[in-house]
Amino acid sequence: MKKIFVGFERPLSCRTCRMNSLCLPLGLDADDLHKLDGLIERKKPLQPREGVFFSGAPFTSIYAVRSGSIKSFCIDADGREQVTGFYFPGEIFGWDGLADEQHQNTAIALETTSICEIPYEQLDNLGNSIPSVQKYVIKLLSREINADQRLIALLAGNSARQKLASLLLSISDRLAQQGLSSTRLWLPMSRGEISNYLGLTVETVSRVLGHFQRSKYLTVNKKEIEILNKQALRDLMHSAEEVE
Amino acid sequence: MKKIFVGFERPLSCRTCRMNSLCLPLGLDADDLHKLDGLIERKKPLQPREGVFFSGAPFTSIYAVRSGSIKSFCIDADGREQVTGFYFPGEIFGWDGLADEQHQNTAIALETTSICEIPYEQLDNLGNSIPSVQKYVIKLLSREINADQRLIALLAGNSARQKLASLLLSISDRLAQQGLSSTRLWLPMSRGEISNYLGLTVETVSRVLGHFQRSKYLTVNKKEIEILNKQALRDLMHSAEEVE
DNA sequence: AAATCGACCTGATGTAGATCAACTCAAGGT
DNA sequence: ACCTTGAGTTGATCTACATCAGGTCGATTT
Repeated sequence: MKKIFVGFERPLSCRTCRMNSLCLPLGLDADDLHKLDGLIERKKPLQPREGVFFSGAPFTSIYAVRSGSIKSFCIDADGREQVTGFYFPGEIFGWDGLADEQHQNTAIALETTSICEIPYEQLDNLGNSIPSVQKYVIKLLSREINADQRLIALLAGNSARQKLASLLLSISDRLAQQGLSSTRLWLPMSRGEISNYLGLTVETVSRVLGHFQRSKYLTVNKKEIEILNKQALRDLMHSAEEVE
Repeated sequence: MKKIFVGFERPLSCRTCRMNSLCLPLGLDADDLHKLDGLIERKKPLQPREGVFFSGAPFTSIYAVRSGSIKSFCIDADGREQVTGFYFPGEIFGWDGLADEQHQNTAIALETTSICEIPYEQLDNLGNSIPSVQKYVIKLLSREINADQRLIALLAGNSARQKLASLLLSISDRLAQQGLSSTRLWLPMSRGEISNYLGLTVETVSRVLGHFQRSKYLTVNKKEIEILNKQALRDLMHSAEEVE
């Protein structure tokens, strides 16, 4: 069981990180950027299923995905797991602990994943002297709100096909933002995790993927998806009726 | 069509506002509080269905409900309305415009409603000199995220009965925080707005309310609800099975 | 290579909630 | 007083998705 990430390129600073324009583009000058660098911990890669933080744990940091992927979930009153989000490279997670100073969700790696840890107290201190830091924190939070509200709209008013189409398009877009292929994608999460996230069952996810494949919208090979007809998936979102 | 709010008690400052402990409890000293007072506009009451802001409009302010209630909603790709939130006295809304500097949602009054408008640019300026202001903004945003994620969990994994029980309990709790009755409540929104919010139909909402009434959990009289057995509603959330 | 296991798929059947349709009731308008 | 309108309720029927029950396949263990 040897490490496979021997040749892994570890950015030494936010300045040279290839996702610096997405992660914390704070408009900082060289000096301030240096300070930011100083507080970010680049952790060693997480193993698949390894946890980042756990529900109930005190909130200390937020995290940026450098490579790999993360799922966050909570356990609701009746003990069932509810997936609340998937996070891909360039995305920031962990805000759920901020309001009450303890995490509501648990976050785990879906695959071998490397993340940057940003201790919140220090970020906050930095924000006291550099208002643009706090402004950017506020912007990130408001983006999370918009994303959550989009998900609420998706869950409340859409069919299984629309939900799945929407998720695939979302993942495609987010990978494209990282300069990765938007048509060939590898789903790091299981069918069970997808179905839970979308409020469906595994069987339904499986059948809908089968249907999409038969309709030539995409091809499915285990966790590999190739999108053949992105427009068809988009059209699915805009009209209740589908052309068979 | 004369004004019915002649005797309406209008707080002259945040200091004397009866919900100051909920609205913006920033831990400000008298001097700072005075500055905050200076930027808050106490608008004249909104008529029922009157809009506060509209989807696509530039983001300028956030708003606090002083009395009455607000619903916010967006129009998704296929033109359907999707309710994203209800807001009661002491609650703050309008964050949805912050990320992209324009509102995603439209917000309208559900009844005669008075609100405070807080121009965001000025709040932001205040935040530059008083870090605790920005910190409180951040706290409010993270609460909104937690609330949204709770709704996501509700929509993804629960039955019609659980959804409705959860909404009623939530409204009850929020009114109780304002010192109002937590058992006798008046729903300012229509059945259609409830059903849309919960991802159900009007008929289902009607039937579930009927069921709750027959089970002696509550009594329904149009928009008036009296909760008779709050524990039964809570139990509904924690177990899939229900005792008939 | 046989057995075990877990993720995924597929078919048959069941059901919660949607849809369709008819009705009641209260509020305005003329 | 009568008509209209819209919100709400209630019943009959339909259907998308859940549930249940076998399956396949590939990875891991023995």
